[in-house]
Amino acid sequence: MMNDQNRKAKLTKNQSLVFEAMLQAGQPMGAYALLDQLRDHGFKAPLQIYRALDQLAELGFVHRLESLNAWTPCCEANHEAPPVFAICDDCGCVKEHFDEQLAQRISAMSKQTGFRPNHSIIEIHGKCDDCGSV
Amino acid sequence: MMNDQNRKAKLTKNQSLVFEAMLQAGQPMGAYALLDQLRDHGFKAPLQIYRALDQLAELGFVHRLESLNAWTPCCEANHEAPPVFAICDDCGCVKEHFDEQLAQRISAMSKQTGFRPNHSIIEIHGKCDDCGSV
DNA sequence: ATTCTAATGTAATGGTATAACATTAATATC
DNA sequence: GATATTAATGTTATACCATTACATTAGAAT
Repeated sequence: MMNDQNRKAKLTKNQSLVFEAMLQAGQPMGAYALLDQLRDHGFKAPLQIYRALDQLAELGFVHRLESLNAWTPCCEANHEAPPVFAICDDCGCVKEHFDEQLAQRISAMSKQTGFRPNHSIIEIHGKCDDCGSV
Repeated sequence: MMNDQNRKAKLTKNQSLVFEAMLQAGQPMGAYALLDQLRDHGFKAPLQIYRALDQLAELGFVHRLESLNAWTPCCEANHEAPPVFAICDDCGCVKEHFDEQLAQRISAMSKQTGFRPNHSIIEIHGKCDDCGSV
């Protein structure tokens, strides 16, 4: 199994630029926000961002947050279980979790109904620990 | 507790029109598809649809499917547990499920991290029983 | 070197959602 | 019933998100 450094080294220029911009941001970013960040590096069109994002998602470096129309770096290089995102509607922070039992429940539900799951989207909105006490 | 008929009777004209169009469709619909369906009834602008949808969602008549940018009628009038949507990427059908254990897992994860959940989005993409055998 | 495939550049367009402001309908209170 | 208040609606314009289509360049394979 390749380690993270090697995996990162294999990224193309555009993919690297987009991924690094996302890491620096420290919070989910939309494609157009990324485009604005990267204009200095020669990016000019949304499609350049979207292509890099699609490839990064394919490689497991990033996830798309459907309920935010935004993207966030993956917390680890490789995982099988579907990620669970806790999204704070106050401060915008996002934490990625994994829960084996939860994954099992989805499998169980699917089996019961004959559904064959392929990709799971689990996004929990609420308030994070820092914002929740207000 | 008010029954479904009474709840429906309280809907405004626009809300009723949008909801009935959704029921008739039998599958998730986007706001602009609804607008096209309802032009004959005097609808002219997206905002008329979006307002009705927001109100219907607030009242629990419909759910938004974040990963489809679409909307679907709620399978029952009232429920507390977060809905789990099984979305067939082949035929487009959507089934709404409830799973108490799954809801509990989300609560448990949240407690561990101090997160206070407010609204859960769970959408499973794959193939339904009819399409899966291919 | 040549071929093939993946990645990139660029312009145009399509699809989704909301802001801002004016108006009308429904409800509550006196 | 007249008035005040709030909720719903109508309309225009605009913002935001994503993809199609086509041309070009870079990398990998043989």
